Order: sequence, then C-alpha cells, then structure tokens
Amino acid sequence: MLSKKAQYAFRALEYLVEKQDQGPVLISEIAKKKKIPLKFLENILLELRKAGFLESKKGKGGGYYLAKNPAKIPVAAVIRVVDGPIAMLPCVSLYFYQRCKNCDEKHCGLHDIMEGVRDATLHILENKTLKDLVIG
Amino acid sequence: MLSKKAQYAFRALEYLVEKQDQGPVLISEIAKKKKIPLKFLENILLELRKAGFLESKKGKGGGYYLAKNPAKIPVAAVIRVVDGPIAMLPCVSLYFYQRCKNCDEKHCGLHDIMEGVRDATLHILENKTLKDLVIG
DNA sequence: AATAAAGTCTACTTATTTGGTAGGTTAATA
DNA sequence: TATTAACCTACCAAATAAGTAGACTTTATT
Repeated sequence: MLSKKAQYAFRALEYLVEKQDQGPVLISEIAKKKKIPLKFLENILLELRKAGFLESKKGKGGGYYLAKNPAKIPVAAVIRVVDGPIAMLPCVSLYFYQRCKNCDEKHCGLHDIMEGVRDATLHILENKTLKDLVIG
Repeated sequence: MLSKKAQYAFRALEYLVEKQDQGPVLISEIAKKKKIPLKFLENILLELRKAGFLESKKGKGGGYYLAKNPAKIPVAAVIRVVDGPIAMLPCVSLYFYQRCKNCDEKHCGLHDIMEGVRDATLHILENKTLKDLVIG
C-alpha cells in the first residue's frame, strides 16, 4: 500500500498539473482544496522539490509549480522518492536492492515470482506520468 | 514491501513443500533450518493453519504439514492472510476495498493507474502457487 | 497412570515507522 | 522595512511490526 504521504503527494501534484499555466500555487491553497494537513503538506512539497519535480518561489506571489513537463515525470519516480522501494522484496528492488540473507537468489522461487511482479508493475508505473493523474 | 512475517511465512511454506511426503515437520526444525525466530514462527504457522493452508498434529510425532496440494494454494492467498491488501490503494483493493475520501473514483487518474497495477500483479500472484516456491 | 513431546493460546514488550505539529529562519516583494 | 510565503529543524503521538514469555492442551509412549 502507498502511504498516506504518497497519496497526499499525488493529490497535490494532480492539482499542480491542473494549475500548470497559472503561476505559483500557494501551499495553503493546495492544502485547502485537496484537504491535506498544511504542515504535513509543506514537508511533502519540500521533498518533491528537492527531488527535482517541483520548483518554488518565496515571498509575495510565491508558491509551488512543476519543474518540468508532467509527461516527463513517471509515477514510479514519485513513489520512490516519497515511499521508497516499489518491489515486494528487497532482493528484487532495482533502486533499493538488498541481498537476501539465508537464501540463494539463483534457487529461490519467491525471488523469481517477485521479479515478475516487479517487471509487470514497473512496466506500468514507469510509463504513466503525472499527466495521467488528470482525467478529461 | 512484504513484511518480514510474510517472508518468514514463505520460507516456512517452501520448506514444508519440500518435506511434503515426510509426515509432520516440527516447528523447531523449520525455525532452525530456515533461521526464523522460534516463537515468532509459532504464531505464523498457527495463522496459516487457521487460514486452511496447513494442518498440524500435537504430541510426539506431531508437527505441521500442508493441508492440500501446494499447486492449489496461490501466492496471493498467502499474502492476503499474512500481510493484508496486495493493491497499492484501498480504493482498488478487491478483498480490502475502502472508498476514497475526497476523490471521485470515476475521475481519478491515480485510481485507474493503480487498478492496472493491481490487475498485472494479481495475474501473476493468483497463478503462481506454493509449488513454485521450490525450484529444481 | 505418568511422563514427555509438541502444538495452542493469551498476553505482553520493544523497536520502527507513520502521520502530524511547533516555531523560528530565510528570501522575495512592495 | 514590513509583509508574505516558503524553508528548516526538531519534536511528538499513535500505530504497526517484530519478537518474547509462560501457562495450557492434546497425543503418544512407557
């Protein structure tokens, strides 16, 4: 399951995609419209900015806005930043790989199964982007 | 990510599939061979028995063994019992569904994306079984 | 019948993660 | 120089995950 943090992140990003051409958007506006706790959202947006998905402006007329074309930001990238690994086992994770203790990856059935799940999942999450968060 | 509990569960089940024709297997034997904390494993096996995957015998010569053909127990079913939902969002879970607050599922891009991920994931996890845990 | 073996059950404890808050600091604008 | 709004550090509480303790029941053997 995605954490609430990640779900908030996607809701906020969806809003920013919608408001894409209207200059910086206030954190407080996003919080209000998307019903996300303000201070929690602050942290989340900061993290998304540091990851390069968003940019921000301080002071009057400031706020957050997309750092690049939303069609260039895969859903998978956002999940990795906010929640970490996407795979179901550390030993099949591409970005957060950890070797299995007590289990030989070459002869582990679960490993193979979860590798398949990872590939199927990433096939979708690497190709869907922030653009796809907005429908119609 | 699967919890450690789920990973232990699969390791134990794999062992029981291997020892399938050799009568009841001691918890302590599984714990030792698979390096799983004994008391923790007790709880896990109990849960798997209550879910109908395993059966047990008490007293001397007792132990745990598979309740049915391992090829009839999908990996998905085990995950649901031990860890709960497989889907990435409550609103796309088949067995643990919960409605989204503040979001209309009909117009939610993330919903659609995660529905796709769920289908792709289940396509694998419903068809792979405990039999597939053992290689060669 | 007595004993020992082995799973069962209830109830903890401890560690980690999640979700959220507080309050001061810095930068931009008017 | 006052105001606005993001930035940053630190903290806290609740929930979940991970693991442990110990007494109880059932079964087989002697």
